[in-house]
Amino acid sequence: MSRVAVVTLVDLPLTSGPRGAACCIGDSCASITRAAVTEAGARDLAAVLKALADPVRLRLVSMIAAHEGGEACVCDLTEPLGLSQPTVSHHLKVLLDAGFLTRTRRGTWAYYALVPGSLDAVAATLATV
Amino acid sequence: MSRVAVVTLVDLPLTSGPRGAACCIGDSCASITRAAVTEAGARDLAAVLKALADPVRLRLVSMIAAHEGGEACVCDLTEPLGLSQPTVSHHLKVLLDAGFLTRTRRGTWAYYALVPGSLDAVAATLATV
DNA sequence: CCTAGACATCGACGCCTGTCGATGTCTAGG
DNA sequence: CCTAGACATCGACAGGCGTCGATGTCTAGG
Repeated sequence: MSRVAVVTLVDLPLTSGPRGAACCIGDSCASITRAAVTEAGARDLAAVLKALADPVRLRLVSMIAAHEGGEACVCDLTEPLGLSQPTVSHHLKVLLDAGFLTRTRRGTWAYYALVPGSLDAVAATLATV
Repeated sequence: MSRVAVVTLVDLPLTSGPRGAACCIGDSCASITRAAVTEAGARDLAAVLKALADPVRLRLVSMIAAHEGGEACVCDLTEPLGLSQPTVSHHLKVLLDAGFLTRTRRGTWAYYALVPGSLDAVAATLATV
């Protein structure tokens, strides 16, 4: 864990690893078209998508981006979601580790902000298969 | 269940429902920027993303799209993935119900093909928050 | 130093999900 | 009709995940 997906998120649209190494072991695939995604690439993209595949976390990203100044503290997010403070902190940590949010402590409060272009990077990667 | 997400998938990028109805119940939100995503919209998008947030299913989509003719049967996909036939059929059903694949029976075999533009629709919706 | 408040972490509970073997269903071919 | 094969479905199991209350940690202010 511990926020290793941030690098992965940046590397994803750049198509780092070699592709098409695990498909068509038999002789049925003529490989006329393009190659398939790598097993490791699929695992990394799935990990990033899994962080977003939750209604609460999608609303969190949206609410933070729509909030004043593009940032919000936990106390601003607990009441609209109708969830407890530990639950909101848990979801924020998942988004933080996935590289979608940043955390800034100012005084007693912790302000979360959306990483610019992180959603677009995932969307671009998703469109390439 | 039973493939209701197909309509949702098409409706998602069209921004059908009303937005910004559930955010900022208190008085802390000045609503200077745009409104947040709806609770129902987040639930639908999360359901579609959850179907993609799996390494095996991402590889399935990629392998089917890269296969000859843009379609593949179950027997072509079992061996490269190293999974049992029921498991592969299970993942294909998840992608089918989410609206990413179509199934066509020809003789004994069932051919799965990628729905054109389905991935791009999700990517476009994801980029809009 | 002590209190109050915001947030993170922990432990526990119930639910969902990925996986498999076993079995059912359907088609092609004798 | 009967067999063989491809695929779907079922039941069961282990592991992961979302949620909460309780507790720990840190900062601001007396």
